[in-house]
Amino acid sequence: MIQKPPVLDLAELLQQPVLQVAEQLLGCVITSRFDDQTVSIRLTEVEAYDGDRDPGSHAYRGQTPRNSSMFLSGGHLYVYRSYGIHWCANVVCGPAGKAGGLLMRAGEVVSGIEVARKRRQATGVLRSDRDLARGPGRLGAALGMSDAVNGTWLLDGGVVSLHAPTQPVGLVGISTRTGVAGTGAPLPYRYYLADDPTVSSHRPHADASR
DNA sequence: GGTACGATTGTCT
DNA sequence: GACAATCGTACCT
Repeated sequence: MIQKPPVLDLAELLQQPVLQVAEQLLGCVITSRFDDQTVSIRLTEVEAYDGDRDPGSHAYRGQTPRNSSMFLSGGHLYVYRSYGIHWCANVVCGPAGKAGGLLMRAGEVVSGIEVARKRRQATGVLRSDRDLARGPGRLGAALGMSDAVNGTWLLDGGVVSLHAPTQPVGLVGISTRTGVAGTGAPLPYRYYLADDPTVSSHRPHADASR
């Protein structure tokens, strides 16, 4: 018998707070199309940044030119440059005016693998296909991300687009971050597909306890 | 105008 | 497992 994934209305889902969206973003496919070059990546690891309540978030101290697209409504793309070299991308969540985003930390390239290889080799070291999008900077490179697509709307099949899962996702792992001063208990910020080899093992945030 | 620092990656031990 | 590279952004004087 065939198990079908739940039908997801992304437009509606992405208006919810990040922590309610995070788990459901796993298995979603993000696609970029530049000059007829298409790359699709199935997300296997995401991390939540909860705007003004997360000290680790770029938006913790309010809106700046750099993080302004984080304040757009859910379903937009927030791209930023990390360490001067890497492009990392977030799926913005929540209503307009409230900053929230899910950092796409890792994924599996499901189409356009040749293009992805070329881009990764041009910007860094590629040891194996497993590493094509294992890590936020690498994922951004494979997709060809840059500030040119910062603020893009993801739900109308444009240059960068997001799609609901095409197959059921596996076991979902959740980890908390230490040092995040919430209202009390530590919050689950990082979500990943437990059985997937493309999940980044590097830099466990606080995790390791499972 | 100057400085400190990072939502990372790659290399070395 | 530990550390350096690298440069745009934010914040201070």
